[in-house]
Amino acid sequence: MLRRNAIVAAALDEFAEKGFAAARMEDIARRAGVAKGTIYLNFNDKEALFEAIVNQEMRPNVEALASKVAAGGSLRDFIHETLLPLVGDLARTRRGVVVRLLLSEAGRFPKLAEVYYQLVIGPALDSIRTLLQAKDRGELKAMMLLQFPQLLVAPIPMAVIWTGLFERFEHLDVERMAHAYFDFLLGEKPARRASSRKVRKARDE
Amino acid sequence: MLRRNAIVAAALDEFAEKGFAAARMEDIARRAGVAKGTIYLNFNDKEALFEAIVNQEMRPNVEALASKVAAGGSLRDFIHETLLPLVGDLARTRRGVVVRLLLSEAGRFPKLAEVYYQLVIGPALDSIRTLLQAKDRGELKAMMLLQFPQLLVAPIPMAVIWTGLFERFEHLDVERMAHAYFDFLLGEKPARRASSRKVRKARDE
Amino acid sequence: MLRRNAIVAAALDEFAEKGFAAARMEDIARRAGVAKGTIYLNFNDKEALFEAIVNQEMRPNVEALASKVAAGGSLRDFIHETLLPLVGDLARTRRGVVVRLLLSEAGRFPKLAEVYYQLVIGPALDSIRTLLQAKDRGELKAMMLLQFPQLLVAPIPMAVIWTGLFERFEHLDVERMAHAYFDFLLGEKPARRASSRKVRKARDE
Amino acid sequence: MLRRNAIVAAALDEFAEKGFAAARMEDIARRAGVAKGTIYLNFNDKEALFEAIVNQEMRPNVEALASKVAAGGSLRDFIHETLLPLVGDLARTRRGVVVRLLLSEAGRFPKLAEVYYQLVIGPALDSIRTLLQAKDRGELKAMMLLQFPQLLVAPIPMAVIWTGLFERFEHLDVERMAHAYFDFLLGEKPARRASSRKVRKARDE
DNA sequence: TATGAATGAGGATTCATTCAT
DNA sequence: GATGAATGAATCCTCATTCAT
Repeated sequence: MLRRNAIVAAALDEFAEKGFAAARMEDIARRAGVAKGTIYLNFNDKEALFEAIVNQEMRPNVEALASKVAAGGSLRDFIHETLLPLVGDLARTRRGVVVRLLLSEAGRFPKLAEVYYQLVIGPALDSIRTLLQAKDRGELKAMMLLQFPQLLVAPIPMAVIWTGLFERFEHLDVERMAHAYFDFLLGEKPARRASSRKVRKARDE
Repeated sequence: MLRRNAIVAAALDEFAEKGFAAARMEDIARRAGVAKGTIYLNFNDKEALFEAIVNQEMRPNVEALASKVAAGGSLRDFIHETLLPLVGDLARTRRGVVVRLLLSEAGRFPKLAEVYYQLVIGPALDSIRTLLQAKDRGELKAMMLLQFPQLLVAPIPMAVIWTGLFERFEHLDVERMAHAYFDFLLGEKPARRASSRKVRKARDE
Repeated sequence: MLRRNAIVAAALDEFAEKGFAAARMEDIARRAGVAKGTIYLNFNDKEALFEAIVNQEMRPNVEALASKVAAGGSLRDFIHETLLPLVGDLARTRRGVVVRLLLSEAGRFPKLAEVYYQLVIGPALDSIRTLLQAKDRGELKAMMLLQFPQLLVAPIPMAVIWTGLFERFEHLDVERMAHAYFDFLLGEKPARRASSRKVRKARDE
Repeated sequence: MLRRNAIVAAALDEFAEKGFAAARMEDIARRAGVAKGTIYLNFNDKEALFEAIVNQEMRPNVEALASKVAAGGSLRDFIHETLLPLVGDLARTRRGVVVRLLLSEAGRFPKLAEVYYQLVIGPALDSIRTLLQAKDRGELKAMMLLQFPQLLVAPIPMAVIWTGLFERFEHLDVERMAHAYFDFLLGEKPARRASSRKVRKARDE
């Protein structure tokens, strides 16, 4: 169903630029190269379009995460092979936009927050817990992460938010930030690099 | 000026519940106990109302933060006296709602993101950098935080997002989470406590 | 395009009855037999509707006037074949309403006055001057009209205004008035007729 | 009642600039140097303000006209002493604005047209008829004016309209135009003068 | 009397959704 | 299936009018 995918992609772009309420179905249709009515052949309403975006863009990531955990590696491997790529992915692709979009609109669409929790957050945290219980009992960082596995992924919301809102005022290399964070978590010494701080134009305006 | 504050408070409540676009001026007015037209005696339009919220709710916090840094204590004191209370505050008061609201709508109102950066984020990061440069050169965590001071406050967006979106599905004690995080950053041993994980109703529905 | 014409016609009726500002888009739509939104498929806003009226109702008349002059007849023929019918037309059709409407609203819509001048008034006066310069140099009336060609059409605003505002108080046969005026201009003796003065109801109320 | 007069004057200015519907009571108040509420101490509503303008600005003129006629002079004297000055007056003072305003809004306020007819138009035409019946029976122009006394004042609406709408596109010396017209009516030879036609900027834009 | 803050009816405009073609 | 003209509910904002001070 190429037609359907084109509509979802167009909707994501429009929602990302304007937000859910301010995005116009007509603009989505034009961007997808179809007529307004065609959208309604595939989706009941605007909200259904939103849910389709979440499903289409997030499900693959979560499934990848779950299978990585099921494959059973070390925490270190999990971080390097899964979490770090995920941060880069969110920073560079439209998936990051989906996350921000969700933050924006979840309040208005409670079902959406629930879907996201059931589909993404809950399983992801379960994966993390499983991993930690298997490997790292007793250490300080493991204790912290067992109680609050959310902390393992704390750089993710920070990265998504910074990229979306503040990047144009001050650059932040979110992948290196995540790298530094995970190195610290694992007690490893990071490679020396130049500071990532570069103040941008808007700051001086 | 009481009237004006009542309107801003009502607007915050409505925006928090419905989002910026979906909030109706009439509902804001009713909640504030005034007539529709009265809002327009105080604010040019809906957007001006939004800016007033950001200014009114965020400025005091930032100034407090800056003065704490200016007063010049240790990183540990700063964390305990400023950051930890801030997390609790954001979790329990409407200020957390303001932050989420801002995440939601900043994309649509670029000026708002800029105001927020100039007023809140930029100064806060500067404060953190100042603190770190004065005190903690050379240590691993300091190196990380000097390059990425955002990591010092990484629990904040996580806390705000969790409280706003997922708390009803799974409880997270964000203050204790922050405590655990800061203990780990400072290399201190946390007090033992029961797990904070309590699955809530929505999970079983 | 029928739809569009129906809207313009309905708008003219409503504007004529209520004036520009007081006419409601909803009433125009109802009168045109369409929904409110349909108007906006054809016209950007209320003002565009107004401009469409002027163009649609006035352009044909002006073009007829110009072609009459280009055809090149005598002043007498021009008066009898063009101006006299014009007066009757303005008195009896909606074109008169357009003129009054324009008088009403031109102050508020400077572009409208300009359009009307460029499209109607300027060309009409040019036509009159051309006619006079070709035919009637040297005579008293021609001297007057060459300097002030507006005087040739002085009965027109009078006719339009009377018909629109005072006809219900006192009848005025504007066509015969124009006839008498033009006869006088041309130095011809008018046919005797009964007085056109008939006091109407409102006078006695 | 200086206060009252200031309000009427301010209202005239605002109505003249914006039209009746678009003029804001607040602007009228500000221009008059009073508070909004003060207007309502003197006038029941916006419409009453309009009527006050007509009465205040037009009544003196009409009474002057009537008394001139009662004094009983010749048609020539009437023209020179009353009509010509009236044209100049309407062209240069706010009284011309009142006339245009009336043309604009009379359709919406039928009572206003009636008041104007009863107060101004009817008496003026009666005066003209009285004058003509006493003096000039039998001549061609008199026959025309007896049947259509409106023609005696035909330059007036033309002058008012031109001044208000088209003057900025093409200059017209309305007083000289009236002079030429009345000379022609009276069969007198006008003094030679330069053409009054001067095309203005807007024409070339 | 005079004020101007407050009111709320009113209306232009937008846009999700429908449906005849 | 696909279209896009048509619909009309929804909502922001204005401003004439009121009234407590």
